[in-house]
Amino acid sequence: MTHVIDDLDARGLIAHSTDLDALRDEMDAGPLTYYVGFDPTAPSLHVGNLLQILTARRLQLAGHRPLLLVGGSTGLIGDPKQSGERVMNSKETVAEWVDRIRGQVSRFVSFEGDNAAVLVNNLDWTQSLSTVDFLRDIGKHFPVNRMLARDVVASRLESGISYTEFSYVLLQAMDYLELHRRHGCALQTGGSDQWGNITAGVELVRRADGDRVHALATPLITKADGTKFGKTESGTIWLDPALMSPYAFYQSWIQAEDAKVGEYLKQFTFLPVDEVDRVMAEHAERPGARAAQRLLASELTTLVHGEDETRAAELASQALFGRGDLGELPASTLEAALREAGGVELDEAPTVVDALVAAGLADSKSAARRAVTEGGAYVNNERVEDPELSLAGHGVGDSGWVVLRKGKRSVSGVRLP
RNA sequence: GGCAGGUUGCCCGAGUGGCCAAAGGGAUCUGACUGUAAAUCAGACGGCUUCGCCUUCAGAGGUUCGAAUCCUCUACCUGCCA
Repeated sequence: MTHVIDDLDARGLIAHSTDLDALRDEMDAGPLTYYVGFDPTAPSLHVGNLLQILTARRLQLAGHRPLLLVGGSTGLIGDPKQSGERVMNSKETVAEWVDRIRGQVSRFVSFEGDNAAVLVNNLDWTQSLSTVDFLRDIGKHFPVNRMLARDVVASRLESGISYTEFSYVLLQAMDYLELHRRHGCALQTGGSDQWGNITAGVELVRRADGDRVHALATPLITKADGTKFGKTESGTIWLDPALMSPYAFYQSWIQAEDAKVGEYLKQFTFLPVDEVDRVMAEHAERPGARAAQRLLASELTTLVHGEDETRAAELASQALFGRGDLGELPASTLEAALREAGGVELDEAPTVVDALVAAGLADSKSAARRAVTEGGAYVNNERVEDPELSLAGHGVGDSGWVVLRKGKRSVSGVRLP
């Protein structure tokens, strides 16, 4: 049986760590309580957060006990980021997001057994905390000169940083101390962008209670060109189906780059590392088959949206990207596929340009017209030349649905009256 | 408080009265090649009732036949001096 630390390492999930041998010894001595936190900065978690949840799940599967923290108070303050001061959200909004995120996070860990997960909210120990106590008990352990030296803070000194954001690290460090005292928490995990906050917590626990606790950080997930994965121009890859359909979610994985698909399989799925290696060996033989991408998309969509949604997304993808004749698809399959892909019903037969806009494939009529002019617009897989062509009578079979495609991989549709 | 400079399209950044919807780069999109991959090459890249028209160069007002470019005020930012 592979040690969970070796497994994490083999998957490329350890970017930074405190003393790994000491951590290993503690893990071997018995179940370890650890925590990972999520700040409610949006109504849903995204793939970056997913990596953290999955890492937490791996540790739980190895017998350790997860504390999942939702930042009801830290979400009100805002972690300082390079680009500048965050917009502060209202307390009502943050409270609503806390609820939604709590629900999302809960689906990935087990609440059964000896090492059942526990949900915690840092609002519980901050809302009644007095300012004076906070400054005496927590603030005293934070030398400002060292806080100023932190990378994010240093980079913000020119552009400006509010006292609110400057103080963020104290709250997160205090979370670790509280969880250490309340639950015996001895490990915090998170993304590498959180490393500074995490180690601040480790240090606070040492200073305040004299205990040595641990930290692990996962690397930033990137695309082949080095930019951040999951935040494309077209938007963030969300976990909430209301923000990103399961079909779109599936598609964003199936488009993974060859150079990265192996890493993603190791980092985002529970497939054993040697099985991933085997799949990648096959993929190297026949990359055109895209077997690795299909596996990745299928595994992830199942994890996040379940088997039924995965099946629907797969069928839709096969129907819309298959080589076959659209007319040979059962009408129900075509309809389901186009609805999955974001197709819309219209009151009257539109022109190609209007249909592209209505189906969400173009931002404006100019953009739609441009797509046609550039030879990038297709109706039922046939390239169209005339932007003003009416789609009346172009429905596939008797379905009334017209398949629209822009470029290579953006497919949608409209249903004629 | 005084002096000087700055604010340009998604981002960076040219442009000091007409040739400016505005150079160049990045991002993005499309085509060719392919495999819903990458790289490469080419094109596009404010909007619309698209061979023309409309709205943009921090905001408001003004000069002029004509302004992103000149003047006035306002807001914000940056240096230098107090």
